[in-house]
Amino acid sequence: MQNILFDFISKYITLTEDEKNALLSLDLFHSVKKGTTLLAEGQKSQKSYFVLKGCIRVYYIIDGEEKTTAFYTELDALTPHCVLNKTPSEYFIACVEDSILLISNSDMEEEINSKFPKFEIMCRRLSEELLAKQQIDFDEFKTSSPEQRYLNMLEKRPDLIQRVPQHQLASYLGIKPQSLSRLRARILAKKN
Amino acid sequence: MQNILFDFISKYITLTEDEKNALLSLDLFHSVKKGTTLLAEGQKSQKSYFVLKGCIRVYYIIDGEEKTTAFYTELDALTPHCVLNKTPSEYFIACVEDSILLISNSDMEEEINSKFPKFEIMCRRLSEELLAKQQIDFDEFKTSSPEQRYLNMLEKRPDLIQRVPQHQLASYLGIKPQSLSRLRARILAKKN
DNA sequence: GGTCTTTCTTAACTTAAGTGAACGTTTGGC
DNA sequence: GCCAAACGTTCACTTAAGTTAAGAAAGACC
Repeated sequence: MQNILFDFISKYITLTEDEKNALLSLDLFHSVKKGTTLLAEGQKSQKSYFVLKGCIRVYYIIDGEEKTTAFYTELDALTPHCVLNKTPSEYFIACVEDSILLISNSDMEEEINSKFPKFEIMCRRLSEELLAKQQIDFDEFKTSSPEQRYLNMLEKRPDLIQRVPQHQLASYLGIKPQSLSRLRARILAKKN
Repeated sequence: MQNILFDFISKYITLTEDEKNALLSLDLFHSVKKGTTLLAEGQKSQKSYFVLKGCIRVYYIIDGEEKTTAFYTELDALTPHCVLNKTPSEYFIACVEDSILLISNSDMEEEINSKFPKFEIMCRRLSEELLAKQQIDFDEFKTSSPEQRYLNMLEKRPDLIQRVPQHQLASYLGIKPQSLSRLRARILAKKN
């Protein structure tokens, strides 16, 4: 599990043994059971998440309805909005599957960053990369129809369709569960 | 114009006079005429943009049609995807209005960042903030209808509706120009 | 100032998503 | 293994967006 982390980090910076040990001494690794709520609407939190194994999701409750807007799976990192602007959270974060997560809090990060300026560099590169990636995702979303989005997901994140309930996928695609059902039937009919 | 820049930076880090002068010596300020293409599809580029005054937009050409996905106005920063992953650009960037931009290239940034580690910190904070902000925007987009998105924009970026052509706004809202026209008529009818 | 082009609106028609409800299936808890 | 709840699919109906086309309005260029 630790190697997964270090392999990931090595894409951005090179760590010495000392630095690796400093990281490991922080007790970041956590097992979380499916269904666990990691963050609730209205809560304040300082915690950031990194998925080593499993899947977590972000969802809102709007007019009593759950709207899932994001899934984070292996090697995805998530710093909730509320951590950065220190306001109560507007959304929930929950575990979709039994997962192994790295959970850090901002104090920790400040400390590590000031001790090892290298981490600062990694964080910049990582968030720049994520920002750019998300921009592309957002662009694709804006420029395509629900059906295209679904087909696109089939190509790019086929695992999600297996591991996540349909009604959560639906709001992720910006539509209602019934529409996703119909859309899937439509695609099947076209194939034949 | 320079004060606008320094005021912006001061939200993230505190600069010494030396550092300010180092920045100014880089010749970052540029006037760009309306309609100018800053980046074209297929091009490779190292340039990042920061809008001091005016407006620039990102658009794709898909099946011969322009699809505008983002607008950047005063104090918005944009590092194109192609700069980060060193691939040819998938989109265009053009000037919507006569604008004053800061244009930097990645070499410059590397140099400044290594000379003044403070900048590294600013960049991290800035991109983390932008990432979080964009996540919220994306979430809002996914969880609302075109009509809600338009009303939302009326509240949060009313300036855009004035300064940007409707057909560009339409794709920004994820719909066709005709639908935007109709939707506006519908909203007007409801008011009375 | 007049012309050409781009942009915006309107309309009729098509297609797909939203809504409300019913029903069969799966899942989880006891 | 049984029951209740959650989930997925289907259907009929409503609403809104996509499409195609036409014409009015606004801007750009000479």
